[in-house]
Amino acid sequence: MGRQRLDSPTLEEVAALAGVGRGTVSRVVNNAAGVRDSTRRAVQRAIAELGYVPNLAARSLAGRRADAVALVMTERHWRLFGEPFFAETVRAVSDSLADTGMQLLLTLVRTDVERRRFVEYARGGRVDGTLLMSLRADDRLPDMLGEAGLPTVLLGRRSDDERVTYVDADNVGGARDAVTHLLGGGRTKIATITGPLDMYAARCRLRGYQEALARAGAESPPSLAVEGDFTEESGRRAMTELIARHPDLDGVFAASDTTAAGALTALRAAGRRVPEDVAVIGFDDFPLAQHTDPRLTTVRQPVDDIGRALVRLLMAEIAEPAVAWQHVILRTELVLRGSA
Amino acid sequence: MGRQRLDSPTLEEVAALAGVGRGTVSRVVNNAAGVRDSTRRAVQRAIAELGYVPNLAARSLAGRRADAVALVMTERHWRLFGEPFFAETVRAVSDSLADTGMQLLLTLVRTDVERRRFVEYARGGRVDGTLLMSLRADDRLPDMLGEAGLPTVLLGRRSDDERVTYVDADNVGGARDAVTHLLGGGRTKIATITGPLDMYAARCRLRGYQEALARAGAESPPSLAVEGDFTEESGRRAMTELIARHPDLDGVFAASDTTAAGALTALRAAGRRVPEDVAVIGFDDFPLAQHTDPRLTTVRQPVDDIGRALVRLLMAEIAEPAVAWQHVILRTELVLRGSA
DNA sequence: CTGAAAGCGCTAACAT
DNA sequence: ATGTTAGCGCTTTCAG
Repeated sequence: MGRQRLDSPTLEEVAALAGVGRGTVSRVVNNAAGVRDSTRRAVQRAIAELGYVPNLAARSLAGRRADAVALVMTERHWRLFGEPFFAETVRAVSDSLADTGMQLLLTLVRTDVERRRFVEYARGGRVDGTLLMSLRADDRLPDMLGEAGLPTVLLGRRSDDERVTYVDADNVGGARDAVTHLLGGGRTKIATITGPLDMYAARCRLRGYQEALARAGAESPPSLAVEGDFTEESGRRAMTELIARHPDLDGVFAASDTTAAGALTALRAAGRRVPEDVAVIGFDDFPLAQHTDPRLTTVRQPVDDIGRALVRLLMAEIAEPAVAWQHVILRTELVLRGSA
Repeated sequence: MGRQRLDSPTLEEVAALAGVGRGTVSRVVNNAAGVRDSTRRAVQRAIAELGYVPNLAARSLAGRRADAVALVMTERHWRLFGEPFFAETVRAVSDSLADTGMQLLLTLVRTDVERRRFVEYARGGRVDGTLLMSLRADDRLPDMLGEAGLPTVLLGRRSDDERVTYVDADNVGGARDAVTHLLGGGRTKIATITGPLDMYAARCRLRGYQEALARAGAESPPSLAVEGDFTEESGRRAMTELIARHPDLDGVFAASDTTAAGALTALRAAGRRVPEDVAVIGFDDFPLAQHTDPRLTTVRQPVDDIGRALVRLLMAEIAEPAVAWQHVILRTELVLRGSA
């Protein structure tokens, strides 16, 4: 059977070799205070000599914690694996978590079987808490975990009325700022390429777009909006469609920067059938090569802050029973780069 | 404290409610044979009533196994996160593993601290085995794990002489086939865009390219090869460079399909400064939108087979001490699609 | 077929 | 400051 080397030394053997009691070794291993320096050194020497490594299962069993948290990716997200936002978020969480000494476990949950299996894994005490990314509105995973009394924090709420602790970017505000900026630049015919509208974040960005236009007294006819799915290809396709419908448009707000990159490609391909200076604004800001296009401005989400907030909230829930839920909404920032 | 709900029912409580002994409940939970049907049903009823979920730490401690395996991504790979090959491989492994009832844990290992921490995690018995993806030649992780007696399987060897069990695609052969195909089509001036040459797979593909040319008695001057890094952007850049150097080239072998897609973009941008029908062949085959270009042919790696082989070998090593190491090389397939 | 009992290796509370 | 002890919840003999 796999697992700890069968002849792996135990705490007891270390204690024997160092000539101390088990408790003392435990204290040294856990960096607890109250051990004379000379004793500590003797124990450390014994640990090194034996190549001792604590058995985590025993530690969990006795200490009632796993020292690990899971970051769950659902099927939906899996398709977006390549999105810079996704990769960056994982990195940010990983960085924040590094300080806490907890292991980060990425977990795929694509089917209902896997969903159930994960809940058993979590309820079984293998993780102290769970981070869930961009769930679909109808995903019950947070509730299953919540009922089991497991600390859970969402990245991105599922709906307006989310009754679980979450961290989210100000999607409505960010989109509004972007479109308001375009309007301020004198543009009048502004289209949008949305994300998949069964995702709350995508709907928020669409709402922000509509609000900005409404505030300016402008119209937002349905023909100016095309649904995409955050991918580059959908951006290309949607842009082509938009150009056909409205050759005179002079601004585009895309729900992601990947989509925006696709839109720019289509725009370039269209050549002079469209105005030279169509401005494009995309959500998220990462070093995509395509960003070199001077027409692209982006709405930056503070990924590091998001990662920090997620970890902070999760640790708080792990530390205390959590009688209430908390929400953290992070401000976005418009990164002007081009002529937009 | 996070972890199992404090009032979580135990095996003992289930036994009490069902009016049986602990052992019997354990047998039922683990689907072991030798329990009368009526007894089994009674236990199951008690389990349902109490909402019992086994404590995994206790199970690990007593049963000496974790029922989980880790798939480790290193920093290098992390940068390639968006690569379809990567995502597809994870999916394939996840699928194969589903049958075994083991949990798949993706783990990030970017720094040496994380490297050491992971080894402690693994040695601590939290996973039964480890799968490592596309390591750099100088990564010691497999050796650290090996010394600890932990079952380890690599996806992609680090060098010609890999002394750890691994699964790999026939990179040399695949590249050779691709280039031979181009030569067979009458092309004579064939360039290559390589992957990062500190990765063994990238070097193999370059070697295959060179071998094919050599066998045909053709030259492969250094100016026909440009180093890329598997990304689309590098493909674009490299292709631009190649066009400048050799406006008359009529074929390109790219080390990844993402790179190939970038090359095609550059080719399109170059317009008629290059021959109309430059053929491009990329490694890997996934439904990238860019593949619609008729000039692109690809070398397909059998991702599902790779996933299956990885899981099979790992399970074998977990089951037995493993006195030897095994290598599995999977054949690639040329997927003709265009004019190549 | 089933119950009882002996640990798995560690933490934490309690002595000393 | 350090040794001792009592479990944590489960699997796995070993009896019966």
